[in-house]
Amino acid sequence: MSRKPLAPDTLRVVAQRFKVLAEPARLSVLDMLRAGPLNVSELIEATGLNQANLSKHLQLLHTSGFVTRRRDGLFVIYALADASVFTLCDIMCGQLQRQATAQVKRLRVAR
Amino acid sequence: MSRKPLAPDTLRVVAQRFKVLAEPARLSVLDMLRAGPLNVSELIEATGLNQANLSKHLQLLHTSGFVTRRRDGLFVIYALADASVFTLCDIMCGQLQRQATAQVKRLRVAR
DNA sequence: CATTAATAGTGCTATGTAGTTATATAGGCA
DNA sequence: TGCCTATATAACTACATAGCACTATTAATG
Repeated sequence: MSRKPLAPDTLRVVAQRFKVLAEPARLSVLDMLRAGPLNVSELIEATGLNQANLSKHLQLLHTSGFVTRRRDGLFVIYALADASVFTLCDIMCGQLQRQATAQVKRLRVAR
Repeated sequence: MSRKPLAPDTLRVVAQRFKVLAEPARLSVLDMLRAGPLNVSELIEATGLNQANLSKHLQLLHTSGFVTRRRDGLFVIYALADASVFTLCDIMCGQLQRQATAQVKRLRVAR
């Protein structure tokens, strides 16, 4: 064991990917796509974001490889490229839960 | 299946946690702590960050629950609170790898 | 208590980016 | 062709925060 430190470049790339997910609006888009592919108009309605703003988030999600894009006539249909995003969220939520229960324990001990 | 959309509050909390990890400097700190607990002076040397800057990152990592802190005489010793951080990074790297190989395939098909 | 060392906090500047409005592009149809 | 709808892009404002220099705090030691 005792692996080498990660290279600065690696840190930057990984951090960049975390940053893409570090935005409620983008998480919301991914969450909506969980049920299946949607076009932009449907995503506007589902997320409540306005068109231009949503479009920018979609560009970023697409160039980062989190979603795929397919044109169908007038519409552009987006879909999840990688379901492992939700594994990430689940781990985050798991951490939160562990921290919460730990805090409850501490409070109990305190009195 | 077909779960309900995540609540806006949940999205915000999860996004906030991703944001903490969306910084090469903080990932570097966590990476260094992987081998074991370190005090601040050791972390300065290990990461190359200056003292004030590192201190701010440590505060954030601590209040977010990613690291624990313990005073030992003159020194303050930080340690990983939750090794699952690295599961997150591994998944991210896995995604990157899948995307890279997919791209290679596409290039092969193209010619 | 004074001094020194380790760490934390404060105030600042610079940079990045989310959201908005306005405009441009692209596909379908008369 | 010209018009309509869906989506993308550009230009802008507002805000968050990384990094830096400086000061403040806390703890050991003489």
